[in-house]
Amino acid sequence: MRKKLESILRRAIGKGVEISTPESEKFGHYSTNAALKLAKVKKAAPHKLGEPRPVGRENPLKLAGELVSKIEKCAPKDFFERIEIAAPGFINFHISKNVLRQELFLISRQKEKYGRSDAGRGKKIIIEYSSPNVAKPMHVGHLRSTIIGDSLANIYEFLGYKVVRWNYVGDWGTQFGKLIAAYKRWGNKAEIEKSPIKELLSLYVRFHKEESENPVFANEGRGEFMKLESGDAGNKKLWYWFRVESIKEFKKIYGLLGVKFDITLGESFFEPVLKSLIERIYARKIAQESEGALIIPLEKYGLPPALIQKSDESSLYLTRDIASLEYRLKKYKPFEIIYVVSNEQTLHFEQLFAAAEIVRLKKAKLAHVKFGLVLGEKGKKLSTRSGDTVQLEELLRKSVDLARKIVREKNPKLSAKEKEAIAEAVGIGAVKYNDLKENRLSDISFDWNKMLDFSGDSAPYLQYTRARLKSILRKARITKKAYLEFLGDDIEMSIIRKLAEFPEVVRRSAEILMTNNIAKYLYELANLANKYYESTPILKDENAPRRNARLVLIDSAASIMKSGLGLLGIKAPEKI
RNA sequence: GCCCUCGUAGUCUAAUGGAUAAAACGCGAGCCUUCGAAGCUCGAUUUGGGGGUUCGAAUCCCUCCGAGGGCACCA
Repeated sequence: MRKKLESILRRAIGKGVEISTPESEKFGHYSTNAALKLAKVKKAAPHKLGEPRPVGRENPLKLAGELVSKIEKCAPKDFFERIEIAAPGFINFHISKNVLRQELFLISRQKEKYGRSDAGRGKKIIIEYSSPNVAKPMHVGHLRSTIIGDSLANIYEFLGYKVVRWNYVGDWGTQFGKLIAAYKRWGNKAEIEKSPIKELLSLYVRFHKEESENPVFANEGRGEFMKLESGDAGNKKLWYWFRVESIKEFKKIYGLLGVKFDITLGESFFEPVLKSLIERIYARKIAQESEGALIIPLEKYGLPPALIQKSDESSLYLTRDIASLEYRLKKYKPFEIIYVVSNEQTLHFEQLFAAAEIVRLKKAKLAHVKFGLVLGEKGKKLSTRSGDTVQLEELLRKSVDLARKIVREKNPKLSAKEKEAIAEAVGIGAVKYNDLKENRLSDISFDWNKMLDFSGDSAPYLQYTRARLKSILRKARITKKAYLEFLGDDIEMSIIRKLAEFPEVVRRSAEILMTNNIAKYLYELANLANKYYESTPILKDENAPRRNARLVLIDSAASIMKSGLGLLGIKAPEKI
């Protein structure tokens, strides 16, 4: 429907006409500011020297009138119910009820396939997300990367791209030197086997505390990492053990979250090629020595130099990222690589992308999809080192527990198995939605009450709305002939318009690499659906064809809600 | 000191330069004898200060104030 409007406007006015969907339908189903924009262009039109400068600008209202008559000529009869012009020069389109009904018919046929496209056919995108660090518990910060990345991957797949979901585990670096040093000083094997991440974390936290008071520790940590990197068998064995135990625990959390990866490859995977990478870069005179270390100068990008080798000859995060980039380009030939990493690392990615250009590795579009921090209640950064983070496992458990309690209260007749599945879908969904509904760039403060609020603008609200629609649909049968001509109430037309916007919302979401517009869309759709539910009898509608048409409408709404929630990685149970 | 984000209602967040700045939580008043009250209806409370660009600014530019993050051997 929107596509149709786009093509009409293209024929009538030309390319690049902006179409918006006004908040209030008072301003039409669709609206354009083309007349305002064109009036401005005319004003700015060049004039010959010596001739008088054009006075004023084209009157936008007058121009809008001219555009409307052109548009009417290009549009099929009965496409528009009416076109209005509003000050200062907006053109507002009211689509005819029949066109809306036709769109609903299409949606009712396509169901969850509605909005899929092949826009990305033949294009491969690597999305790197989650990326937890070995020996550290996943906390609420990793949650953002994990679910934003997972959702973006879903969205790109929906649009026909081939997506490679990549978990780039932090399993190499100086921190492992510190951990090994700490283990050698105070470690206890049995304790670690009992609860690995908890023990490893407490070793790490203790080491950091001592290090801040005594510089001997820092050297010790660096020394152990150097040994690890040069292949010391004892250290390697410890490292491997820490890694295996950690990944086991991560998998538990991914299971809970319902998040999957195609590739789980950490930094350590690239360790064997680092030496030769550094030599190659050095030989090409791209890198230079500075204070005993090797750097790539980035002055022309206005950035501080990129350090690729420490003075003790061990490698760095950035070095491994360059190696990883080279590997990905060669092996996958992607169209784009998206790094879903918090905005603390903005400088790192600016350096990486600049270095990639210098090293001639910029053969794909590279994007850092950054997001704000999850701050503690006092608005301060949460730190693993000081041990004050909210751990992900705890958060998910609490949320599922609460959902379980509520479903037992509200729906005692369901089987134990059903209740458990619902508790998980609702509890996990609530946590995911809380992040995904927000603009990812904002810092958010962590708040238990907000996280565990299952009313209002929340996943449980959406799931509940759909479950109510489904419970009506379970009690009825939809006939083959739809009778959509019986739909005509304002709210019915509003719902259809909303449903018809879904493809555009998804397209836009991929374009801006954001998820909050999908969340907002689903909330608005659910809002309309609830109003409809409260105001309009469906099963009890005495007019049989109209009853059927209404069933088709809510069936379509339920499909789009499931589809949209799916893009956010949230389950939509039939009953909740 | 330099760089990057950001400042919207009591709280927490929305808003491709667009129309009356929008929700949620919390607060107040209603609605279960129409299909599930995790719901619906109604109400009060908002763009840090000052300039500028624009037909139009929360959004762009300048400046001041405030917050968070980053800045060579962490990741």
